[in-house]
Amino acid sequence: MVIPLLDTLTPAQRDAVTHFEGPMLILAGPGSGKTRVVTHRIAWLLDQGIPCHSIVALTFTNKAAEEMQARLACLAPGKRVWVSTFHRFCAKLLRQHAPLVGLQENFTIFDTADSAQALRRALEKWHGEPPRFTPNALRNAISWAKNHLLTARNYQPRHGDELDAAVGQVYPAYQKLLAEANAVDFDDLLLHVAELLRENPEVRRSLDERYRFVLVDEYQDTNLAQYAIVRAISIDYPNLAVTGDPDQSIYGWRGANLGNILEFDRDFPGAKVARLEQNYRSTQRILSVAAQLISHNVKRKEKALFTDNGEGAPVCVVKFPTQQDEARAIAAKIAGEVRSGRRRARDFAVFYRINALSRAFEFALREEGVAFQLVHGLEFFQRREIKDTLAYVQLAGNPRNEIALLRIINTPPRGIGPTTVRRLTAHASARGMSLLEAARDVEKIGSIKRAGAAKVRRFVKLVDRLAALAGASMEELLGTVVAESGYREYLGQSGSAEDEDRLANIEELLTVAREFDERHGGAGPIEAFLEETSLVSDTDDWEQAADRVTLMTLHAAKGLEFPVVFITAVEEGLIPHERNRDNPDHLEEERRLLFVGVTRAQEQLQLSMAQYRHFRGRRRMTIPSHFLMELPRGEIEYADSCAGTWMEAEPPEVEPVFSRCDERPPPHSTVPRRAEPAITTAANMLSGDAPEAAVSPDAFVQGMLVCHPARGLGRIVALSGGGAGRKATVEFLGQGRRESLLLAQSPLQPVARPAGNP
DNA sequence: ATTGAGAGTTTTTTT
DNA sequence: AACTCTCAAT
Repeated sequence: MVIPLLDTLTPAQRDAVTHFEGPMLILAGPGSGKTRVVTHRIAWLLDQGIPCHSIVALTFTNKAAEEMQARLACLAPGKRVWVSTFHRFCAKLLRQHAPLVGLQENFTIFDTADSAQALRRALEKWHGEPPRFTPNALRNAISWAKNHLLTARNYQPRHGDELDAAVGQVYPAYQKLLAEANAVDFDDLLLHVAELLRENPEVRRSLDERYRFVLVDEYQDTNLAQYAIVRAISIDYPNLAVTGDPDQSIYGWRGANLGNILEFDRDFPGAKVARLEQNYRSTQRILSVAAQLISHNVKRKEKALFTDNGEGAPVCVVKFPTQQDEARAIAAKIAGEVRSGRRRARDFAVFYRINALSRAFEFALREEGVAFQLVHGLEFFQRREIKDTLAYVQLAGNPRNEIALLRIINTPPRGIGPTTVRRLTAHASARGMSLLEAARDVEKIGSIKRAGAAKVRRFVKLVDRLAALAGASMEELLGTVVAESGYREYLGQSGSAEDEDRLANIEELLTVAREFDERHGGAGPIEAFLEETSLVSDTDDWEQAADRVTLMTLHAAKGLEFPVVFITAVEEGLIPHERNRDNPDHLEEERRLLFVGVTRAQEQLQLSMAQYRHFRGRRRMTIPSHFLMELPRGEIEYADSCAGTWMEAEPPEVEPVFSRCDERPPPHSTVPRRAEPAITTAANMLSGDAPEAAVSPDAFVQGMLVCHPARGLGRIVALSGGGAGRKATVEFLGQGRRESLLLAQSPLQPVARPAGNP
């Protein structure tokens, strides 16, 4: 079946798609069909007979990778090409070659919080005068170094720079701690791989050979480490195709090196350069606002953006008295459009510079009864109860992970306090053993008396029990963690709403584990599960299909598009952010950020600001962003709701938004949806009474009180498997005995949900 | 050892 | 404002 692969493409796109061998740079403006080109190119290469395993496509976010994968599934059904984020790609390579960089293959990936903890720990162990910088400053500096390919060994402090000098000391200590814990941080994933490729020519050669065709998305955001990696696997077979847009580079603060894209043709002589400048997304007015704005940047490559789309509605710039007014007006506008049937909730997006600004919009939309989805919030895997629970799994998978051990040795409280931990630490470092080994050795530590030693021993036994479950399903392992660590009782005892939420989150985690098990035919490796949970980002759970208003930061908005976009709080200090005002390069990045926001809009765009805003507890008068002055007046309609009297009782008849009529919708006609990142759902289903008749195996959850006609009351300790094969391990009360039951066939009945209401 | 109150700090953006 | 960390009281 020959899909007319190229028929739907413009000549410029086709040109890029059908470039065969040799390096290529695709300069793709916003809305120019970049993803289409990349996916079609892959499909085209497959058509040419290139085997799927010879192709790899690298992205920055899982979301982008998934989308590409999905589109590819349509273009080239049945072919699996590896589309992955840089970090996952590197994690996989590192697992295969761990010993070459001094790691064991079961190494742990530390997320930001873990690595902060690790750095603090390194400073605790510090001998001599501690550095006068905050752990955060040091960590950022180390991260910067890693992004620039500077290892602890070859880091050279600039002479006379105090921070550099401190980093010169702390960096090696931090790295040593990571090595001892058999762990890496996010930056290490890239740095280790870059090193691996540099120092092992045969590995490099085989990977170069294997990945004949390499594609990189968002190339403007690559840092030096990523550059080195991509470059290293494109030497013998320089079939590297990168796409990007220098005007959309917004990750300079994370080490992205704009030079990578600006100098691509110099790095890869003879590179083909393809330009995609026609925009298929936005109206002429929106595009012209974007073009005018970005033209104020000095460091850029001139680019002609154009579109065949219509002129469209004017872009609105609106000023509100306060942030509440801003939020209410936008929410009211959206609600009106949705209720009138003109638009659906999913057509709208609200962008802001910093997450802290989301509150007012959540509130206002909830009041209006408009469904929304908040990208980010408190990230699920960052929550305390989740990190605690996962730490047990981490430790079971990697006994040397002392950060995980320290996290849970007394969580929930089991009487092992700082003093005992200090003694364990001393013992461990005196004998060059890991903390867990020291804990095993607790009998030999004189300073820890009988009572303390017993508690430590019990903890070690717990860890051993968990480690013994390494081959079992993740759901069972996690379920056992929650049941046996005492965590469930720990959270259940207070019965507060907060604890209820935490329990619900843990149940959600068990669901994640179950899905993982299903994908891995019953049970997958612990590291794979932990990798999935640590390399997620907050934009990953954004659902394109959901009919809800999207709330997200400007950064998160990259790569997306919406019919109607609101960019909020366009004020000095926020856009541009105050920390970036003074440095010209940073200021240009802020402008690019706004450019990204503007170019997300397909049909309508409103930029807004509030005259007063409170932030960090202080109410302050604002100044309009000077970026607003850089927009073409002719394309814009201005409105100022601060002029004239404005009363609480009246709806903010700001002539807001798109100067259409603006009827106030009837109050509260729909029930507000919860905007929590879909985490509480699992628990909600359980609060109902248990059905009398046949119970679906899915109705059972970890920790649930159950009744067995013959054996009486019991509690579910762990669950595993799915569907008809779903099994529960039940501990029957008063018998101290456990039994594994096949749920579909057992007469087990739920009694009540865990803890909480009896 | 654990808990609670008070103090001090903040990432802006994220794999 | 909200979070974490420190220190004192229990």
